[in-house]
Amino acid sequence: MKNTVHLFRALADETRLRILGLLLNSSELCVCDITATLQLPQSTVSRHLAYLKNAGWVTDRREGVWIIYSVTPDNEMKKRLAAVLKELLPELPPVGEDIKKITAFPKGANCT
Amino acid sequence: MKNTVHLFRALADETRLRILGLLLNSSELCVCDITATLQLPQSTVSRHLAYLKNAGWVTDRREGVWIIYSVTPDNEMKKRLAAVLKELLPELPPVGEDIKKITAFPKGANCT
DNA sequence: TTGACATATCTGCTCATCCGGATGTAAATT
DNA sequence: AATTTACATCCGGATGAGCAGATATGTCAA
Repeated sequence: MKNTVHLFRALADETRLRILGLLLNSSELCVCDITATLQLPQSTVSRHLAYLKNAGWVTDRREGVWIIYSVTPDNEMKKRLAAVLKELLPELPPVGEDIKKITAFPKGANCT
Repeated sequence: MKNTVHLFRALADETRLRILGLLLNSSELCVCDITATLQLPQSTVSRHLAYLKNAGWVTDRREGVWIIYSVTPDNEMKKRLAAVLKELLPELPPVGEDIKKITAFPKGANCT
C-alpha cells in the first residue's frame, strides 16, 4: 500500500510527468537530453529522476559517460498505468511540446 | 496539466485510495458508512472526500440527512485510471479488507 | 423551536517537498 | 595524474499538504 501511495506521489508533479512523458515515448534517454528538452536546471532534473527511480518508475544504467534512464514497470499496477500515461500524456500541452523538441534533435545532441 | 497533477496528488494518500477503493466497488456510499468502514474520525473522512471532490474524482448529492458520494470520471484520463484502480486496488491489503467489511453490513447500517 | 445527529469547515501545528546554486563524485580521455 | 564531462547530492529557505480536535451549519423529528 505504501508503495502504491509513493507510486502516485511520484506522478503528482509537473516536472516528473514531463520526464515520464518523454521517457515513455523515447524508450530511453540520458540526463543531458532531458535537461536540454525541459529547459530546467540540471540539479532539478536529477533530483526528480532520483525520485522516479526511488518510486520504482525508472531504472538507470551507465553507458560510458552517460547515464541512461528508461521506464521499467515491474508490476501490474505500473504496467497498466504506464500504458495509460503513454497514450494520454502527450495530449497535455507541455508534454506534447517536449516530445516534439526531443525528436527534433538527434540523440545525444546536447551532450558534448 | 495542473489538473492532471491534482488528479494524481489526490491518489497519493492511503486514506483516499481506500475511499476510492470502496466507492469504485459500491457505486455509491454515504459518509457515515465510509467512516464506519475505515474506522477513522469523521472529520478526516470528510476532508479527504472534499479533496477527492475538488480533484474531480467524486461527486456528491444530498439525500435527506445523508450526503451520498460516487465516483464520476468526467474525462478520458480519469476513466482509464478508474478502470485500473477498480481492478487493482482491491488487491491491496487495507482496501480488500474494507470492501469485505462494507459488503458485510447492509447499506445505511451505520447511520442512525 | 428546540434538541440531536450528520456533515462541513476552521484552526493551529507539523512535516514533506520544492527549488536552484554550490559543491561533490565518478568515469573517461589525455 | 590532471582535466573534463556527466551526473548526484547538499544547503537553506519557501511553500504547501497533512492531521485531528473544535466549532459551525444544516436537517429532521418531537
